[in-house]
Amino acid sequence: MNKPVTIKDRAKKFKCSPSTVSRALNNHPSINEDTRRNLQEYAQKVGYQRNQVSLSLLNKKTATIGVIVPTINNYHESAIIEGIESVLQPLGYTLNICVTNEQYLLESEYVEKLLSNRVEGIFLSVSQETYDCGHYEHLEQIKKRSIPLIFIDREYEGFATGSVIIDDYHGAFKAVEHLIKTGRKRIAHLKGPNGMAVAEERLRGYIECLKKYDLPVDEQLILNTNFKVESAIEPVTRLMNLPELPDAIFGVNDQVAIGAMKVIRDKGLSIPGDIAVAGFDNAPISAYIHPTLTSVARPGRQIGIEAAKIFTDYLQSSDAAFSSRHIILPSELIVRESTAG
Amino acid sequence: MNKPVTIKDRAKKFKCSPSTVSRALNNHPSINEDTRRNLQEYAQKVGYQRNQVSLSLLNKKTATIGVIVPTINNYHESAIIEGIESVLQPLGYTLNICVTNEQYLLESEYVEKLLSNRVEGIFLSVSQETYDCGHYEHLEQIKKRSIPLIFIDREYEGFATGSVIIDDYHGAFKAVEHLIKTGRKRIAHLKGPNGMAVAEERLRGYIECLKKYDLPVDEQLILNTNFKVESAIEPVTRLMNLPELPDAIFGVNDQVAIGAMKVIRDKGLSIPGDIAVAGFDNAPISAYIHPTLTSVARPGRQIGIEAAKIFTDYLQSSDAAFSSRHIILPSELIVRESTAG
DNA sequence: ATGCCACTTGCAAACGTTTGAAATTTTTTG
DNA sequence: CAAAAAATTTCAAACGTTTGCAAGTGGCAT
Repeated sequence: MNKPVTIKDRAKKFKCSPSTVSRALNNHPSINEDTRRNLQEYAQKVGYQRNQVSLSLLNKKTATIGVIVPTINNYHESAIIEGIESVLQPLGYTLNICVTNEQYLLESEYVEKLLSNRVEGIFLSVSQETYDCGHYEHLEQIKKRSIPLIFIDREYEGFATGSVIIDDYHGAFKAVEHLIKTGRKRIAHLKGPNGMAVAEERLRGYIECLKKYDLPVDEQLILNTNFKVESAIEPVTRLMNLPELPDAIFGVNDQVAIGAMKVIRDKGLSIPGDIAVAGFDNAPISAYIHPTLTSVARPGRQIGIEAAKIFTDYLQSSDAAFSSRHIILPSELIVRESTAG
Repeated sequence: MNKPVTIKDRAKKFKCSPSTVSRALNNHPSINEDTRRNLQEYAQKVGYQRNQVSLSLLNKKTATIGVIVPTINNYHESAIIEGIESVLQPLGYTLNICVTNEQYLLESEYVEKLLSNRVEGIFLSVSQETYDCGHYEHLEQIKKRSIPLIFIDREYEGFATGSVIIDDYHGAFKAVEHLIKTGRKRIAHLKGPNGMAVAEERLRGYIECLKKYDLPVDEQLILNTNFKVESAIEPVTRLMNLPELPDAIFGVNDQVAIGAMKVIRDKGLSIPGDIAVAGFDNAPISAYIHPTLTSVARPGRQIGIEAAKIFTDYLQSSDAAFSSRHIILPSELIVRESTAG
């Protein structure tokens, strides 16, 4: 690796002090016009790049923020990241994206590493395993260091800090209500992993809605998935073998809803004729598959933007009250063919 | 922001020198057992985290590598990132992910910033605009500094450096050949943006395959898209209004293929009965939509892994010959319902 | 008591940059 | 020409950590 040009190298070369070089490059007013021009031209020529590492050390500012997410391979997560980036990139921040794969260990290692790297803020979407095992010491670390921590999408309720989530409960409620109002009476739910707030909230929306309309909550119709399309196949197949079929399926996201659609079709049943299907996320593809999929829209990009705003507001005001900024973005039901009356 | 505990703080508190503290924490053998235990316990208690920034400065090693990609919001890109991460994370590296949105300006700014941050390697998927405008000075900068640069997915041919791409040409060729062999004679192509290597290679595969089988290359049947599902709608609608319809459509990726399927269905035609459709990428969803989509599999995760390996090999051998490591991964045709004979 | 050794700790420099204050040079003024 | 003022440059410290070398302590054999 070529050693990069440093200020000292050039000081030696030009027989002047490092301070002069530094000031010349920063257009400090008390530097002779000629000196400045010479040094700047030379810097240009050798392709000098300020060493940010040393600057970070000196200023105790790294202009880096950490983003910890469980996955990035689906539309929603990447939309969030894009949203964050769209606000913070113009401000000169660099994003340090860490993917936990839903693992507690990785999550906690990443927190450690980010703190060690002195990031100026952390955006975190809590991993499933962390919910499961209930360890939050790594979050305490962040708090202890007073690094702004902002939950995105998935929060840990016992922790007072900024958060941006969407209204999963009402989103699910609206979807199920729509199914009921279009005449469905036996609605199954493909739920997400146990203990994960997002999944539990949607389940709650589903159950409460059934109750409101005096429909029975049948445990047989509530099945586990892990958000992935393939995880819907086995449970829905089981569903299709029940003596009494459901007349609608509400999936915890579009992926499992699409998986469900495949099983239903393979069984020779029609959508929405025999069984209506609704999903959650409103992934772009949902508007184009056949039949087009009814889904609850989740404004991923907006989540990222709001989260980033909480962060920038905090920077402005240094206001510790930021920890009470809990933004709940509304979710919107997009009705399409898969649930047509 | 709470100032983090430093070594000096503790040196003062324990009336000993920073060196002792440092050594105690690193389990240096020549440190008294009691001293070590005391200091370690205290470190634990106050939640000390080594300041990586200062260490980076001292060692001239940041354990950070930059990844510059045009987008992250689709399956393929995120699979690549996951692949890179899976190799480099266990080695202690942090990924600095930058999304250019296909913009030259952002790409070049990000390169600048990464170099300034003294990353130890850069993985780059060239943005479309960069191809268009043909400016590669930012890449020269990387070379000048001898930072290992590895092209992923999209390369700039005029630049001798490591690269991992897939065999787009043969992938497209195989897809079109499959269409021809199942009896299609009038095959349309939804191509990607002009000038982008990935898109051009697939187009070339399409054209060469037609020629090989003595089919005419009809300019009317070659239409532009930008990889996004919605960008297929207008061109395919146009296609559907031709006096003589195509009997197959080969999309530059699954997204546009899915868009095409929608238009075809809306027109009242059947897939594959009237028109066969094939895509590229083998996104997970392709196996679940209706009809399931024939597609050329692109091993995104593998690309990331191979690219990361080029990097680690380079570290081991410090071998400048790494710049001649051009890996071309094979692409595999996955035949599904959408092209059934 | 002296010298030797082992064990433990401290000193100082280094990484690259910025910045207030001090020092030097140049210019202006009386 | 000398003194004051202005312009330019240098010095030194700072950010947090590590590490080779020097220095200190105490024990033990001579």
